[in-house]
Amino acid sequence: MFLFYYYLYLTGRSVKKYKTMSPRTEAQFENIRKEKTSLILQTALSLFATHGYASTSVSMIAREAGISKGLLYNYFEKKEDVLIRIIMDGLKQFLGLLQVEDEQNVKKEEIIRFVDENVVMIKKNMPFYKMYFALMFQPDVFSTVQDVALKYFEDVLGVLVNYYIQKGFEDPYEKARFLFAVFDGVAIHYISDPEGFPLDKARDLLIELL
Amino acid sequence: MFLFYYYLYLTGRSVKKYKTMSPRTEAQFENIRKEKTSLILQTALSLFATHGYASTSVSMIAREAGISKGLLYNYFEKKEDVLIRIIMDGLKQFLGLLQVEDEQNVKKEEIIRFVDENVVMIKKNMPFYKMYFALMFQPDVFSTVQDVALKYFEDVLGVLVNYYIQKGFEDPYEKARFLFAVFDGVAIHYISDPEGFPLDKARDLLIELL
Amino acid sequence: MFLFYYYLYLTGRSVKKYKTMSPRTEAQFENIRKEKTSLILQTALSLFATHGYASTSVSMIAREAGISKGLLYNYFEKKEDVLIRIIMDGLKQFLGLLQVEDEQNVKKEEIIRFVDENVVMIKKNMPFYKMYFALMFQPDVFSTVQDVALKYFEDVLGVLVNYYIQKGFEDPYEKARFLFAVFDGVAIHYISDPEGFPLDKARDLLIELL
Amino acid sequence: MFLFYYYLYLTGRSVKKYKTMSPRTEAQFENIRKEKTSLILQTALSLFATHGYASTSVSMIAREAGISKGLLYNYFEKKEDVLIRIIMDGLKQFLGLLQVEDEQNVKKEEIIRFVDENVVMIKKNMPFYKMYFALMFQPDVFSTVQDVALKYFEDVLGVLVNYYIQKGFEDPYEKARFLFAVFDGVAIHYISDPEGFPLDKARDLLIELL
DNA sequence: AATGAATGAGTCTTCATTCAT
DNA sequence: AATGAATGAAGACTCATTCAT
Repeated sequence: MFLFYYYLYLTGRSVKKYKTMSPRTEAQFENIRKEKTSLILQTALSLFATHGYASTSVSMIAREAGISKGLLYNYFEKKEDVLIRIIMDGLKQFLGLLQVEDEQNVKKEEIIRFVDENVVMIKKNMPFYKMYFALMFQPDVFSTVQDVALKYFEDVLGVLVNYYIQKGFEDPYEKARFLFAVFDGVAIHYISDPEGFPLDKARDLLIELL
Repeated sequence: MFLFYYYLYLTGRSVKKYKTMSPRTEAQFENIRKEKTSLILQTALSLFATHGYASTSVSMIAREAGISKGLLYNYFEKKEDVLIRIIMDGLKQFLGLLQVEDEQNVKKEEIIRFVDENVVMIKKNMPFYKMYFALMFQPDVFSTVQDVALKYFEDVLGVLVNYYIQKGFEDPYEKARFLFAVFDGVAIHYISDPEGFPLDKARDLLIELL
Repeated sequence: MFLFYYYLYLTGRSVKKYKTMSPRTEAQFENIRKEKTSLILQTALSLFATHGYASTSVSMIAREAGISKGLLYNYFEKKEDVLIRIIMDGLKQFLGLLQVEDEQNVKKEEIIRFVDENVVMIKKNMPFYKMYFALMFQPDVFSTVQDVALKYFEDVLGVLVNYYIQKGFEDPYEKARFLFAVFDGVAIHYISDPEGFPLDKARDLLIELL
Repeated sequence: MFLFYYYLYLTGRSVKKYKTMSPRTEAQFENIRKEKTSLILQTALSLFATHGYASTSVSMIAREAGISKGLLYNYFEKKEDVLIRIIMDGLKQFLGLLQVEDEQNVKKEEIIRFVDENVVMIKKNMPFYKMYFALMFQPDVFSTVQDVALKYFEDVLGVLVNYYIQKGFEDPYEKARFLFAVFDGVAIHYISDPEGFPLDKARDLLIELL
């Protein structure tokens, strides 16, 4: 008998005491769920970004994440939910960047800061941005999250319009929409060619438009 | 002749029109092929634009075009070929717009004309543009046509760089890339919201950047 | 060259003339569809009857019918539609049996004839009956066709009630419902044990109740 | 003791109630097992009855019973075992109803009492009856318990046959089988429409057949 | 005794593509 | 040139069962 325990000792195993084992605590479960959820979301985002949402299969996500297909469905009800979650989380991040002290008196520095923070964000979250734009052109898939996207859009636009109004520019709305377009244009070109596109110079030229 | 119809009657078949028509000439066949090809391409483009390439089935295209699936495969070897053909045709159109008299001396008016012609083109070909951008973010699908796309990109950029060089601007390359980005930004925002986006005003603001 | 045609002649093959081949006629297609539909329905019914609807997979049906899974979906949109179609068709047959000359004056002979025709029908359509009863106890699945089933039920009951009223019986409604129950009881016991259950004697005893 | 709680605090675990309770006695464990088993069986029965066996998932049972899936597998080896157990228990109850003093001399009152007790039982155990009948038409599932079912069937039939023999009826076996069929017919119709079916009147009419 | 994360085989369904006519 | 039946591989999703704690 001694030899048996010695063997266990050598192999690093312990005798399983099924009888006295207690279930994982609430916190432990919580932990597992958080980590797995995040793993799935990250994997999915990177795949959606490169192959597109429709062309990314659940199997691919599971394989890439090193889990079973079944487990993914333990965390998300449908494939679409993974997408929605990604977009929601992503947009929230961007919404967080937009902070002006006084809506009625938007300062140039605030806009510049917003632009700069966006630049940082884009650099950091390229896959998300990529996917986001790809989706913007497929109304079918996007309908579920359009509300959030629209809110983001309107918030940003509102600030820009206010800014131009206070500056006393004519056509403040049109200028604001143009600026927004420029902003996205820069983002898209940067994403399409991160090596070649002169993001910092483009940032300066964009600031000049203010 | 009577016997022939009687035979058809017995076998339950009906006389197909083309059987009774005099045999088509080579030119007529050619004509049919051209028309059908174009019909398929147009139908496919409009579907790809609204539902995305992956989410558009061959059946949908055939149904919408009013032809059989089999016939579609008579004209295109694979679904992907339809896409490639659409993109090729589309890019060629855009390439045609870029005509400068002297590459070494690009005139402002030429750029403006190019911009304006592009604006017209975008207004006319929204579905193509929509699809084109959606695809740009999915390297997978896009790889097949990347060469053509790259050529178009480089041609446009070349002209812009030349223009800025001749104008004596500093950082002509960076300015050119920025302008190109602005251009696409405007296009994208217009496509996303054709009713609300002030395209004409944006065109003016863009011209001001030259 | 001659040898080639000779070879074809020996093997019974003919030279395929793809160019001049015309598509199948409308009637031919119609025919194929009718036969395949019926094949699928029969196969499915027999499987549903023995394993139950939920436990019968589409793969099983396809395999048993000797067709591909895909083809089944060419004929029916969903698995459930196969079931619905079977039940609809089945109930219609039974509804057809119930023909009384004058609703206000139902004759005993008419009821007897109805019973007898039902007996014949049950003998012939055992699988359908089996499945029908199995389903009657699973409201979930059945909800879609409940309307038709209810109509059948009410029609039969109506005739029986009328019969007992004209006979001057007391409690005609209760007697009618009882008779209907007896009828189904007999059917069920026969189905459960076709060899052992004395259907003909049971039929006589049932008639005595009229 | 303090150290113990401190350890829990550090590891993020909470004190499970049963850990602080004095160890349960063997009898207490026994009790828990009995209660949980019964809870599972009742929950499962009600679900099987409404959705069918195949369409009821183990997760549903666990959720509805307020326990974990794992625990259910602590009590039953397989899903099928839950079903078997339910049917066995149910049939045993019915078997218990059939008590005749002298097999060779079955009295009418005994049959009537059996009928009445069955009526009470059906009213009380509708879900079981529902499921039982649904299953009767799916030999696949049922095969495991067919022996018990058959025994019940033969016992009841035996008594009825004996009764008719002693009464001196001709065709006692056929009459017995008919009566059994009537009995089930009434049960089924009552189950299908508990509100509308006149069970008590049907009982009277059934008794008249004796 | 109890939990719920994890698995994998299986389910229904879709769809690009081929085939016979 | 034209049809649509037929296929098979793949996709989204489910679920009985096992496992670690």
